[in-house]
Amino acid sequence: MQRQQNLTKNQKIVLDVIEKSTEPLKAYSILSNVKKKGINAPPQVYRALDKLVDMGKIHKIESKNAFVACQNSNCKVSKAAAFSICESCEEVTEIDNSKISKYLSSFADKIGMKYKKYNLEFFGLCKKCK
Amino acid sequence: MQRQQNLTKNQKIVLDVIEKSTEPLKAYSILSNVKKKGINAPPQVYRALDKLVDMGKIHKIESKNAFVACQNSNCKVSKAAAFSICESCEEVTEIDNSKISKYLSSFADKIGMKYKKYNLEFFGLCKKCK
DNA sequence: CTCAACCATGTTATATTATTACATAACGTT
DNA sequence: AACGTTATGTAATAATATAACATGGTTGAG
Ligand SMILES: [Zn+2]
Ligand SMILES: [Zn+2]
Ligand SMILES: [Zn+2]
Ligand SMILES: [Zn+2]
Repeated sequence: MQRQQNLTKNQKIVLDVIEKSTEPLKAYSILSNVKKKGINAPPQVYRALDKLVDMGKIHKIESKNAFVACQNSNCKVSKAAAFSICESCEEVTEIDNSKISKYLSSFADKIGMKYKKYNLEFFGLCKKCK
Repeated sequence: MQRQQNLTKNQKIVLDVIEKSTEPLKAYSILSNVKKKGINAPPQVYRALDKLVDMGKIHKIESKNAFVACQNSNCKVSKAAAFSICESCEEVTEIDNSKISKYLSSFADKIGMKYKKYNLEFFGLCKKCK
């Protein structure tokens, strides 16, 4: 079990909240959102988040300590993700990473690293805000 | 003042500790390192860190909440940085980013973003560990 | 079946990271 | 000197994350 689907109860609850959100959610915000569903304490949330990240269902935006649902399907394989983050409206968008991923993995080869995954965060202004 | 060089006293102290370290330093570890120099409380450290990051003298490794001195000079201009992080020995190396930087900024253009900076973290095994 | 191993869950407490808020001092300009 | 601005000092607290331990369910070997 737990290799692909078959989420546990708490994982389902947490994933559901994240998927329904239009913005990255922080752990304690998730917690307060799921208190009514019987999740009472931080470890329950963090455990679910860890597993969901492992599975590639969600990503952590490191610069914000926040989590978003995966917006494409590549990540389930590559565990690598790229985001654009608008510094004005705070919008976070996952970049379809097939091209960038190829480039970056060849780059990793070049510098002699045995590459497993990467995290890329772009900051600037989105189409609307620029 | 404070546009390029001319660091303040606390900024100098903090930068010095970071430059002398062989590994990324966390804020509270910096704090305990500089207590003897008269820096007593978190805000003093965090304020210095913020400014040093702004100036491009140091970078924050977001996935570790830790700080390293800039290892190349491009960053003072571009405010963008890329790192390889070994998951075995924890070594963090700044990647000379001129090539990668060109590629990524053209990519940002393509997706319609007015790009200011980026943060890229590679995870895997370094030359020694692979 | 039964018990042992494993995994998910629940709960309390605590550790770690970061900021708010306010007070004081130093500095440059007029 | 009087003022605005920036740097500093300090105490308190907020926000993020983990440790440690207890309980409960499922499964599969014997
Ligand atoms: Zn994804
Ligand atoms: Zn925007
Ligand atoms: Zn740099
Ligand atoms: Zn290594």
